[in-house]
Amino acid sequence: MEERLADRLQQIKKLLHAEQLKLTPQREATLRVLLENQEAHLSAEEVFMLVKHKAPDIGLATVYRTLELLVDLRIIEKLNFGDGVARYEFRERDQPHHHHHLICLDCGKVSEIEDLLGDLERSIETRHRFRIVDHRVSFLGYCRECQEKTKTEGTALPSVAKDR
Amino acid sequence: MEERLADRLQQIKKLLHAEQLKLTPQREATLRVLLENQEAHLSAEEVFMLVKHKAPDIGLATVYRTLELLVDLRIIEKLNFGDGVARYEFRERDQPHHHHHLICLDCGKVSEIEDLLGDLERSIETRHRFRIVDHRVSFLGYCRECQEKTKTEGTALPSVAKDR
DNA sequence: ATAGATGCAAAGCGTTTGCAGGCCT
DNA sequence: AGGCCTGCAAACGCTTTGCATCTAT
Repeated sequence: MEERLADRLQQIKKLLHAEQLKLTPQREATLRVLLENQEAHLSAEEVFMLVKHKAPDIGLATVYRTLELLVDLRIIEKLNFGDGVARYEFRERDQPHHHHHLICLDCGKVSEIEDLLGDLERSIETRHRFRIVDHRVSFLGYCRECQEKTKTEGTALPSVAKDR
Repeated sequence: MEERLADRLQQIKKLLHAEQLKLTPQREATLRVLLENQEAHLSAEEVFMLVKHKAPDIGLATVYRTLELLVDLRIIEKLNFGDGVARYEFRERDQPHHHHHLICLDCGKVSEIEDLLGDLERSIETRHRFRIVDHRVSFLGYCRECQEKTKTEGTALPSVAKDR
């Protein structure tokens, strides 16, 4: 896993250079944090705090600018789980469609499942003459652990989760 | 259509009264705007501007409070298209799952298609032991009109749309 | 010298909240 | 009186931007 990280950084360095952009220490630190927390769906603020450990002098604005840059370069993806903060994750290589998210309304955990919409998209494209280039899919519900927790607590039907 | 609107308002009045809440002129004006623009996916600011015509003295905070109230009562639904503003639309009666949205990356138009995820959800529920209570699905792409516009302009492949 | 990149602080934007009244039994 | 409701303005939280400075060609 160690060399894969270094490899990926080299690839990205080339991508940046192709656009006359630099892989500065701040950008590298930000990328390392993102690479080391692939499944974490970090917010900008969370990335910032983690990067501070590696590069204490970095500013929040730089993190925001770096994240925006990486989104534009399609290296990472900006996610929106409706909780008022943008979250970021690495894009799969050359994969236009990301996976789907299962969002637990109780504990807030977000897990991922593979993309299941291929056939559906094709039928939508023909029926609505709408050319689909991407989709955003989230399923809201209760994860296994929270279902069991609720059972043992003997609580009745879980109330509707608040928006924030 | 006229009487259906009045009917719906009476229903909602009862719902409010059941919670010791009142259907004030401001709330009624807000509801009328929402009822008269069912497919429009209005933002709070847009609702506010439309309500101002009917009730010029209303404050933005009241609109926000009314919208929040209606969301809590499950009369309307808060939508998030990732453009940085919350949008609102009426809930279908007793229908837990809303429809899906086709979002055009060129002109920004949002159209609706019926819910197509029933089977998919059941298979996810068993395979991941995740109890699904709702989902959010948006397809991003190019609508029929924008596809044709692009063709006649002779422009090459449309560039990736900016996030905002 | 030139162009990109940075940190800081200030501004921006949508949304929420505190508060002093207002309305309606 | 009491509760709900309102408008206004201020506050809020996340994000963006202006600017002077720095770095590496």
